[in-house]
Amino acid sequence: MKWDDLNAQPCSIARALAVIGDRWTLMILRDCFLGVRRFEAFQARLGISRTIVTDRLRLLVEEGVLRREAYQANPVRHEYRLTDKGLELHPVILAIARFGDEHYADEAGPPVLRRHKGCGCDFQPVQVCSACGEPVSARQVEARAGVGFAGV
Amino acid sequence: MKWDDLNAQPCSIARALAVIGDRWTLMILRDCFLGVRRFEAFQARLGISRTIVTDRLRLLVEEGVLRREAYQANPVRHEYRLTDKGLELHPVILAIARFGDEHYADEAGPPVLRRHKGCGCDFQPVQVCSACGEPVSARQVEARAGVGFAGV
DNA sequence: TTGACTCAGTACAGATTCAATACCAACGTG
DNA sequence: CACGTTGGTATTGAATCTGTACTGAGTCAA
Repeated sequence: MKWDDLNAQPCSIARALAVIGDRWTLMILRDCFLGVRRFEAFQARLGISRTIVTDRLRLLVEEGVLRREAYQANPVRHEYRLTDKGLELHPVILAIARFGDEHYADEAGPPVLRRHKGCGCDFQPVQVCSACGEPVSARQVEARAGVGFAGV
Repeated sequence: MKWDDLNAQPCSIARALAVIGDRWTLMILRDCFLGVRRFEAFQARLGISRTIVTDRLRLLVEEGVLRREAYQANPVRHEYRLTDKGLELHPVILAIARFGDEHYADEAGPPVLRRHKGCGCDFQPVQVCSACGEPVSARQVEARAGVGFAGV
């Protein structure tokens, strides 16, 4: 399979990864959630070539994850902001951050803390079942073909 | 920045992505959570070159996400199974699947359903705050430097 | 005991993608 | 009018990915 065929797979994970599964795309999204919006900022923070930044931002805009908006005229300059669709990627970023915190943090503790404004506490995300509200672990989940299934 | 420098970043997301951020690694992990264990099965399901399968499986074993175990002798054959560390990636896969379900599912519905054995219902994952138990949305989260912070 | 088959890889060459560097363009400032 | 800022393109050598073929150890069937 080529990378470009992923989005044709009858698998939500494959289709999502066709958009965000790229090496640098998730790093760019991480920065988006930290408030970074400008081309130069992405490029400087990640230290990657401008070509890649251009390309990934364009892809994310095409996919509706980011939107490109002018923030000044003369000369016209654009910034990249998360759309509502983009905001829905927050759980993905948070889940990755948690895994990283637990397995790759320095002894001193994780480098970034996240505070829940609702309760004012630093927190880690917990995944619960949408039906019963109980935390879900891998072994308690049984995957099976759904209506949209067509192979794989 | 080169890809190999990611794990030196003071960012849990960067470090986690150094392991799982690869194009195919997350697809392999998806299959692991669906019960796939053998080299040939990964290769056939993904349709990618054997070189890549070999390489990614080796990396995941090195990182302690999978373990390579003999399941028969004469000839000795190995299978790849998720370790406890690997199981902790389940929230990541689930979060990606949810995003895919919401934005890229066919009209008929998502291709894969997941049932929570605890309550017997098909579910979607919901992320809640570990402190207060309320659902967390992107806008309610404030990130700031923690103890392990050192730049970026 | 020969030949076909399975599983788990390696080897290698060609295609693709990435990265670094330089450059372009529009405008404001001094 | 030179220079700085922002947001890109163009180009080219390096790294990575892909497809194909091959190895090797063992089983099975005739």
